[in-house]
Amino acid sequence: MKKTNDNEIPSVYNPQAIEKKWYEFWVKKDYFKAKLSFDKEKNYSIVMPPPNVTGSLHIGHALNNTLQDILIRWKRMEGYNALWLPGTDHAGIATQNVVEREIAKEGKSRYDLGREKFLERVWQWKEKYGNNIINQLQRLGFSCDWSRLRFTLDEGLSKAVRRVFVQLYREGLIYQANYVINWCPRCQTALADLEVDLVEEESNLYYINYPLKDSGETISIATVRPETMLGDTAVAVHPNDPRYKKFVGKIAILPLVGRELPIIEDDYVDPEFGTGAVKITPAHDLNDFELGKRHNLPVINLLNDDGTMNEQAGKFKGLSVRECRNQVIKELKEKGYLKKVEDYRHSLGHCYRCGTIIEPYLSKQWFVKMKDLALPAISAVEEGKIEFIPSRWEKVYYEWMKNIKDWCISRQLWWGHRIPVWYCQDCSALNVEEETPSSCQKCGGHNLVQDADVLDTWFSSALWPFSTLGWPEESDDLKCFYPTSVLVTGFDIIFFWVARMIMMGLKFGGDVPFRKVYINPLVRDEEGKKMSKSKGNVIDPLVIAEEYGADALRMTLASLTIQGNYICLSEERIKGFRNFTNKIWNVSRFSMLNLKDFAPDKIEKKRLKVTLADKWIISRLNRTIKMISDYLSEFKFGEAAKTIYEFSWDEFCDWYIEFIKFRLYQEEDKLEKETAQYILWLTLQNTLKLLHPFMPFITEEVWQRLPHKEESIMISSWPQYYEEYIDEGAEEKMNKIMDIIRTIRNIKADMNIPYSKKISLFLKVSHNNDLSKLIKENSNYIESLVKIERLNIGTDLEKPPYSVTGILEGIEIFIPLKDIINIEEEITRLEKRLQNEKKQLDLVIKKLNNPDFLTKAPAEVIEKEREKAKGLTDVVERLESHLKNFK
RNA sequence: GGGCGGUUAGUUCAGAGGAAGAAUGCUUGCUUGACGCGCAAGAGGUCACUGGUUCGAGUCCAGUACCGCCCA
Repeated sequence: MKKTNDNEIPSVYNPQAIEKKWYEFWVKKDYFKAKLSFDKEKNYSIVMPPPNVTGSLHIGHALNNTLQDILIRWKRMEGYNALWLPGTDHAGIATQNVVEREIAKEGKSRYDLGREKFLERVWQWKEKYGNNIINQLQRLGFSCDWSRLRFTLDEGLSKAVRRVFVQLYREGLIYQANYVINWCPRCQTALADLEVDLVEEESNLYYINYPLKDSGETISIATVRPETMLGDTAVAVHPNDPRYKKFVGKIAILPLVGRELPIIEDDYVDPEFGTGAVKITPAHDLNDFELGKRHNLPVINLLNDDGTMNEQAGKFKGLSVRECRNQVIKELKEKGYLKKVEDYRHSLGHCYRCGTIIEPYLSKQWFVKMKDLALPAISAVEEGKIEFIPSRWEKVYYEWMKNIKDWCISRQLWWGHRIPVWYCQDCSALNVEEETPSSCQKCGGHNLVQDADVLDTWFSSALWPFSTLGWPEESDDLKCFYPTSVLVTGFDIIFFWVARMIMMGLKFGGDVPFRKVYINPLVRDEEGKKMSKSKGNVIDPLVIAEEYGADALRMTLASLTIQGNYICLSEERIKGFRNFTNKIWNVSRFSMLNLKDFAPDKIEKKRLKVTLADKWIISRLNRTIKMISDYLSEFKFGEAAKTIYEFSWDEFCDWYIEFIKFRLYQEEDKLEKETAQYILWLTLQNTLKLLHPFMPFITEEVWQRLPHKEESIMISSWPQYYEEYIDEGAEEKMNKIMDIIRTIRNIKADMNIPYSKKISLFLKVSHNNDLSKLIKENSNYIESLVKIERLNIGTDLEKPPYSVTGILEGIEIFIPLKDIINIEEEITRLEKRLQNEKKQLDLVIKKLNNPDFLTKAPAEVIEKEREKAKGLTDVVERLESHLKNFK
């Protein structure tokens, strides 16, 4: 056993000096590395939600990973073989954007470089900057198994992607289709529905007259997108709309273009909207497209990939959509077709990566059929194979899963998993293969061209829990760690990621990907606003870690983690927890100074002189152990953090340390001192262990400076709860002593007596043997916490003249203050107290006089009320008698 | 339009049937043989509103108001 060896211990904790040192130590010792162990019951695994390679660590990552690290460190200390698998995501659009911006500075576009050269640049960029976020994670102390670091574009993971694609294709669950999808003209790619943010905007509703062929009549339509009229191929009305019965079957003439449009009827039309007649543009509206299919309407695509109008727009060719709209409106107005314009609010889709307005756009894309995949994923949650915490998120999950739509997975990007489909140029057959085919399966020709598109990044993310463990190989990691124990993530990606992992895990992993999903809150600023660079309210976790220490940041985040949707973070709050780390530092400093001559392995436990305060702190410690373990099992991080915070600060520092000082500072009774040292050491050591998952650095630093057995706190064992150490009697007795101390302090503060001013104290105890014995035996606690000149304890004490009185159940406290006491004020003080106690007593008596309460309430509740009444009556009577003596 | 949350101390939030809690801020006192990033004491509440269930309701139920989010 090592012995502490400290000379100069600074009184202010300096995290910068030690955090780096311990992280290197842990890594060097391979503590983070999970073993291969096939005893699955004792394995515990988490896969990290992979941050984007382009990303830099923000406060959301800090929170998400702090919570995972707390779980992992806790489970590891509990003796589990704990794996926390880290990794990064190639983030197709985001990363491609970053590198495109970089080459734009050189005046080039990706097309100038060509696909191959461009991808080389992205890989270079990834090699150079891709580890940034990993280093940043390390700065916060996260105990990931870095030997298993994965990247979504790794060889193995790419293999998994191809295997899944090919199998889904062969089962008919992946198909290619012409469909109206969400097109981002800036990113020049298709997006899934989820990747479009709808934003409500003030807009206009345009009413346009379409003249009927061979008739003086017109039919008015209403639209928010007048420019798309150039691609109209019909006008539709509701079949039951009497206003338009006479028009059905006739032909309308498209203004500005002259195209002949059939007037058709379809249930889809909402007679309440606009005029009840709508223009139909199959290429640029999903509903119009479906309607067009039902009526065999021609489809006219008006747009180029970059969002400009194409030759189908005639003279408007080359204009942007917005410019085209203005031109069309202008011309309609000039020619008298524009009937009216109304203000109108409607939702407009924006690209979730770049914010550009999304255009509905007809194109050929790849889709995943979701319904069949969703059904088992719904059942898995319904049957409890996966549990969401908090459970209300299950409703959100069901809601989406039960209305799921097919998923557009092809992206017109270069950075990502290339779609494993080859088109034969000779026979036009599709070859869908895991390995690049050398010849066409159908005609044997060698003229094969691979699909130019890549897959949605979320497609590979969906495989993350098993692809990272080695699937499709039957790897040992997969056998040991799949299904993973828990997924920790934010609610904003339940649909994007969680739901898809569940579907893919069940389909390909053979089981759910994780047993539990803990949804962590999202971090907001102190006013509850989203943090953003433009608002300037961003809290950078790395800056905070530098200034206050990673531990303070982690403890703050854990403490704020409640089961709500958001947590509000401010620097003030972090300072509060920085103070806490300093408190821990100082109680440790106190302990180091007082444990210099202490060797725990020389202690003979049987001989120790264990006191009431010792039993009390051990009992409290054991309750704390139980509570923290329970809270962590329930993912109640905030409660767990609060519990250890309160135990260590309030009970351990503020009371226990004060209780043992007089024993530590005396030399007459060696055994008494040794006992105090032993309980101090024991309590501190366990407190540090309980704190370790939250604050790994400071706990390691202190651990190493104190006598200790294991070579690191992070591989020491989690404190065990022993029910036999719960001592209700000791807690009750200690509470009594603490009540007396509080009452005396209270009086001194009320009377403006400085702390250091010594007082005489008279404790009159009622004729109760237990109580008077308790106080007599433990008077030194009172003496050491309040400065006392003379202490008198007795059952028949007279109240000294000019005394201030404090009343507790069974105890009267007198402090003679001849020069200070003001009789009037003393009477007021006691009367105020009396009123308070009486009010409470009245409530209790009222309850006890209620026959319904007595017959219907449980016996123990009634007993509690009776006890309460007894205590209050005692206090009230004493107060009354003292007040009488003044009059 | 459909769904899900929320409303408790100045502020941020716990508490989910048996005496209204914490942190922070505020006020007052204090160089206490670990800590002023500290110690001690104090002020601060119609638990949004209206009904209901119950011996007993921040806590359960119904409705109202306001705030937020998700989906269309």
